[in-house]
Amino acid sequence: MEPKKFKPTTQQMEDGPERLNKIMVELEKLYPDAKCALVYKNPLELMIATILSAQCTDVRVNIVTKDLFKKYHKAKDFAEVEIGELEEMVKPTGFYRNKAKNIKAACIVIQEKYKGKVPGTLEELVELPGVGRKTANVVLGNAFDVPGITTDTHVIRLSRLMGLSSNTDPVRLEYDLMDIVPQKQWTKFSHMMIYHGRNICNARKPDCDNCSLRKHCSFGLETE
DNA sequence: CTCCCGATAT
DNA sequence: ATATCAGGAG
Repeated sequence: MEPKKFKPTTQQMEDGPERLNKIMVELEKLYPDAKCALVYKNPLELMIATILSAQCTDVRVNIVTKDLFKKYHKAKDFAEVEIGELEEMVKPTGFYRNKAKNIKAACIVIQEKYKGKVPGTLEELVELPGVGRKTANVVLGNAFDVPGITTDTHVIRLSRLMGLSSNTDPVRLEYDLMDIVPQKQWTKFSHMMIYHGRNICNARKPDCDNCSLRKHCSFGLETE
């Protein structure tokens, strides 16, 4: 029988809060100024930018919204927009028919039900067309200072690689992370994970050799 | 589960 | 050519 090669597992590392704490310390060192990368001036612009960010880089969203927010300002403007015109403007972000339709529909609701102001609770936000839990948490965390963990593609991927949770379902993962991350850090944690997911631990080729989280990461240890 | 979908890196 | 990008709805 072949001697088993040593492969560290999540159980063999520091587990639970202790390991997460070390990851948080490293993340804080790497990204002390981590914040929302989307450019916006108010909750409405952030909501729209976040809807546009689905399956699209924030860099491209910011290019599109630069012109978009120059042309339209209030919820009323988007509620009354010519849909074809909006489609053309958001086309580079992909899914442009859905996104244009959702932005217009959401702004109609905001205009009629909320007097033009974006609502500030999770329950109200997720009722808006095109606004799911992730988008709602981005708006709450950055425009309303309500702590929230955004389980986007980066947070899901890194959480799995780091062994922070076995759940890949966004909602279950969100609750798992809320259990182990201090509530005051929820929004910042999301931003730091996203920065790291872009800079080092990207999906195509995670750069473990240059990752200072490697010794606290189940994937990093297993691929040493 | 599938569909929506353009732009870029590999 | 294929995978991926701050997802959401049916």
